[in-house]
Amino acid sequence: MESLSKRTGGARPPDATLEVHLGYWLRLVSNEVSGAFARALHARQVSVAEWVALNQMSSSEAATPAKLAAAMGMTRGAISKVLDKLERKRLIARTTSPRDSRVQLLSLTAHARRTLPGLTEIADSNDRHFFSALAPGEQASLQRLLRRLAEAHGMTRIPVD
Amino acid sequence: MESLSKRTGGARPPDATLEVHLGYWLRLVSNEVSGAFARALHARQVSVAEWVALNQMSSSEAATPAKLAAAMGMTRGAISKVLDKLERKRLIARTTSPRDSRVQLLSLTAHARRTLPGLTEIADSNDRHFFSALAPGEQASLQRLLRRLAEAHGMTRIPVD
DNA sequence: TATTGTTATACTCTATAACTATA
DNA sequence: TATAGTTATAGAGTATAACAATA
Repeated sequence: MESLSKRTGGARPPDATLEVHLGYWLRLVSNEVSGAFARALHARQVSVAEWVALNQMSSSEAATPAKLAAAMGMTRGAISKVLDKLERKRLIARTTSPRDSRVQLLSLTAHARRTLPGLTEIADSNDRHFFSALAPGEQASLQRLLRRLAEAHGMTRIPVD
Repeated sequence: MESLSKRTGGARPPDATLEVHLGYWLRLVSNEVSGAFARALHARQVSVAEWVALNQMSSSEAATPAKLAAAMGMTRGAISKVLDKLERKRLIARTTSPRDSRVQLLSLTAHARRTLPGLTEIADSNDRHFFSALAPGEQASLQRLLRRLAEAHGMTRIPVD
C-alpha cells in the first residue's frame, strides 16, 4: 500500500474503487446465483418469496401470517399478498384458528406437497451448477465463513429478495 | 447421504431444506451486507445504482449511457432514469459528443468529485463492520473463493441491486 | 386497548417498446 | 436501415397506514 502510493505519486489506481471491497464480490456472486435461481423458479410460476414461505410452512408446525412475516423480515401486509398468490395457485389453505379467531392457520395443500420436491431440486441443481467450480473442501470453507458472519451479526431472517 | 437416508429410514430432516444450500447462506449474508450499505447510502440520498454509476464514470475515460448500461447489466431506458436523478442532484453532466451527436458524454461534476470520497468511505466502513468478524486470512480466503466463482462463471456485470 | 390479518395507497425499481435524432 | 438516447407505459415487489374483527 505504502509503496504503491509512492510509486504512483500518491494517487490511487483509478479503477480499483469497487473491486477492493469484499462486499462487492459477495454481491456480485450472490446476485448471479440468486438471480439464476429466481429465473428457474419463475419458469414454474413461483417467486423466491413464495418458495421461502412454502418451505417455512412445510417445516414449522403452526404457521401464521404474523410468524411468517417475522421469519422472513417482511410486513404483515406484504406477506398477506404473497399468501394471496399462493392460495390462488392452490398451494396453501387458510383456516381460522379455533383457539383465537383472529389468527389464520396456514397449511400446504396436497398439490403443494407434490410440487415442493421439484422446487427443492431446482435449488439443489442451482447450487450444484454454481458451486461445483469449487472443490468440496472449498465449498465447506465458504459455508463455514458465511455461517460465521451470519452468526457474528445475528442474521436470522430468511433472505427473500 | 446414503447412510443418512438409511439411518433416518429414507426421510429427510424436515427443517433442513433451506439451510443446506450454500446459496441460502450466500444470499443471507449478502442481503444483510448490501442492505446495510444501501441504507447508509440512502442517508446521503444516493442509491446503489447511482453509486455504481458514479464509480464507473470516475474510473473510465469516456462514459456514455450505452456503455454504462452494458457494464451494469441494465437497459438503456433504466440507465437514462438513473442519470436523470444524478443530473438533478448536480452530480453528473451530459454533453453531446462532437464526433457523433447521437452520443451523450457523461462526466462527473466538481461536486461529485467532492462527494465520492465520502461515499467510498461508507463502503469501506460497511466492509470493515461486517468482515472484521473474520481474521484477515479468512477475509482473504473468502475473497479468493468468491473471485474464483465469479471467474468460473464469467460474472462481469457490476451488481446493482 | 391491543393484536391479527387484510386492504388501500403509494413508491421504487426495472423492463418493454415506441419514439426522436442522428448516422 | 441501424444506432444512441429518451420517454411512455406497465409490472413486480414492498412499505405505510387505515381498517375490521376479535381478544
